[in-house]
Amino acid sequence: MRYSEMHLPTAREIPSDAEVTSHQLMIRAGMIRKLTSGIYSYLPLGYRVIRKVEQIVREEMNRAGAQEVHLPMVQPVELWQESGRWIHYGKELLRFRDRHEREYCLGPTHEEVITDLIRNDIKTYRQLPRNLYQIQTKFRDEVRPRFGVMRCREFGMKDAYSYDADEAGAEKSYEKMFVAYNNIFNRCGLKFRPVEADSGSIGGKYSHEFMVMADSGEDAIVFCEKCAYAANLEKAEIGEPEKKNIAEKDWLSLESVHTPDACTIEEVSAFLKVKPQDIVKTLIYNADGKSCAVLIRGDQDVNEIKVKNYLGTAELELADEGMILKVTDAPRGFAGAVKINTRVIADYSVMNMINFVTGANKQDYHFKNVNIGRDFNVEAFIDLRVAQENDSCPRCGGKIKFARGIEVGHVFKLGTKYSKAMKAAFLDKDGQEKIMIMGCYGIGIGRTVAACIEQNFDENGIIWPMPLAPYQVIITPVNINEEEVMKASESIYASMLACGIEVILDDRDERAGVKFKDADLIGIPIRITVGQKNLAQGNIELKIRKTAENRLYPLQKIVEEVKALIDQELNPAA
RNA sequence: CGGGGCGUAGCGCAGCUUGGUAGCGCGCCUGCUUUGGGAGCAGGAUGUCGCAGGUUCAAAUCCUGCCGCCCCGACCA
Repeated sequence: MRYSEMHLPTAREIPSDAEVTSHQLMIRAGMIRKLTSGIYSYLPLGYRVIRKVEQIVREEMNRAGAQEVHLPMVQPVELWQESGRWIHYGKELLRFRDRHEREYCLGPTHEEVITDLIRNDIKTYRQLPRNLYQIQTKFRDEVRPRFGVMRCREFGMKDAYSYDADEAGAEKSYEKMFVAYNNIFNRCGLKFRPVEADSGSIGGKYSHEFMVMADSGEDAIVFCEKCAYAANLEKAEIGEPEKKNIAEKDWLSLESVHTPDACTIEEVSAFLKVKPQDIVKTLIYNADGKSCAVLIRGDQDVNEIKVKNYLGTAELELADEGMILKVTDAPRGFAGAVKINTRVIADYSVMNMINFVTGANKQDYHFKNVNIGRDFNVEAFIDLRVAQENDSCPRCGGKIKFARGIEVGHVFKLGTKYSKAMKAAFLDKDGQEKIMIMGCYGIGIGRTVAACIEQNFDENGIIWPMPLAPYQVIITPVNINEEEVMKASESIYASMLACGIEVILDDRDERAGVKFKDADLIGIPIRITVGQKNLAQGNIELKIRKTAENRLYPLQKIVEEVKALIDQELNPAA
């Protein structure tokens, strides 16, 4: 394409409302424009990159045996009532009515629609397994859209759904997707890692998130220094510590102390001159309307997802003043497990503590020398805390480290959550009607593009890896008014087009500096510079965006050199 | 939803405290010169100052309400 004819509005200045690098660069490079909060238009350059990702996704999904479909974005209320999500999905689901006052929503995901499709057309085990996918626009009414296309409301997503006759089959389907996802993100040239994830309210046995490593990532992930264990922080397990023998003779006698206005761990620890590690924090939770006390060591934080999973509740939040008063007989800040009026669960961190401090369930009082077994009992010791750096690995005992990532893909083993609710059944070999077992698999297309930029940029702009580059080459005639220069440029351009290279000819009547800056900003991997001096020697200059490496080639050789370079970048293994 | 900030030319911003003919840089248009890392000179175009109401002789500026956008938090298949 000739630059002079391209719709490629680049900007020198950083837009004031863009915070993260990828967002700033996507706007400056003329890839996207914001229409309104969380809703973006893709311009030609941006859309080309989107299509590159989509193509890689398509090829790998097809290779894994999935088949592409295209499902409606507007979905009727009935399906969502059937699955139960009309109530449970919450405000992220954008709902509206048509002229007949019938209710609909914009699809944030497609389990309902696809399960409806499948249940109507699949009757026998002979038709299983199936894996159908689509690449489509989703809408989720995010509370707070941010970071450009990274967390927006309208976005492109590849979503796949597998249906199997039995557990073993479902397992296999999951494995296939896991492999396909690794292939996809490898081909995109991304540094990523799959991590274990919480399967959340969608249910299901287990799930993995594919995280692109980036300091700007929204997700905290943990990984083991020694083994392959990696998990989302909210999922990161903590192994059960060894139970120490606590000698009852070491128990000191329980003591009530006056601690006026000392509510927080910091205040209590400062007031009583004890370490936070010697205090047991007692948090009162409201779990679906019922109270529950969670005990944890003072220097640790509760991982509410773990509490939620243990209790098996739909909703979990810290109790309000009223519930705390009911449970502890005291205002907030003085809760303790001694004579508390609710069930009590404790994190492993509390298991081996002796003579610790807790609230006394009385305003302005705490207990010292509290001991489990004598002063109160707990229902269970379980893993309830947020993992910390240098914790020991739950698999091998090695050290846990932290990193940040951007979630670009997610694979879920769904089980029968939707197929059961929506009666997606089939007739098995034995003539019995059985429920299909599902998996679902998502990839954020736009987010993958943004994540790629987060990993590949410098002070001059984007640095596309070859597989995602909107164009592979940009030809820069230093001065279009010099006849020889233009003649050579045109001829290289024509040859490149002829052998299928994706190339821009920067035929604008701009000074060289302007063209170089734009080429760098939009991140084209290979720049061909045609200038009078080198041309006089019969030479053409090739510059690699990523390394800033400069090479000279004879005019006759340049196209084949470029072609070879591109092929090598696209198939690094070969 | 709680807290904070912002809204003035396409983009980035000043002006607002103390009301009095709307400015700067970049970009854009014309001409000349220049031509290997965002050129120089000269000339030029572009604004319902987010919207609505109020105070005032007079409002970008003061007051009230609304809308939008961004950040932090809460939330997040």
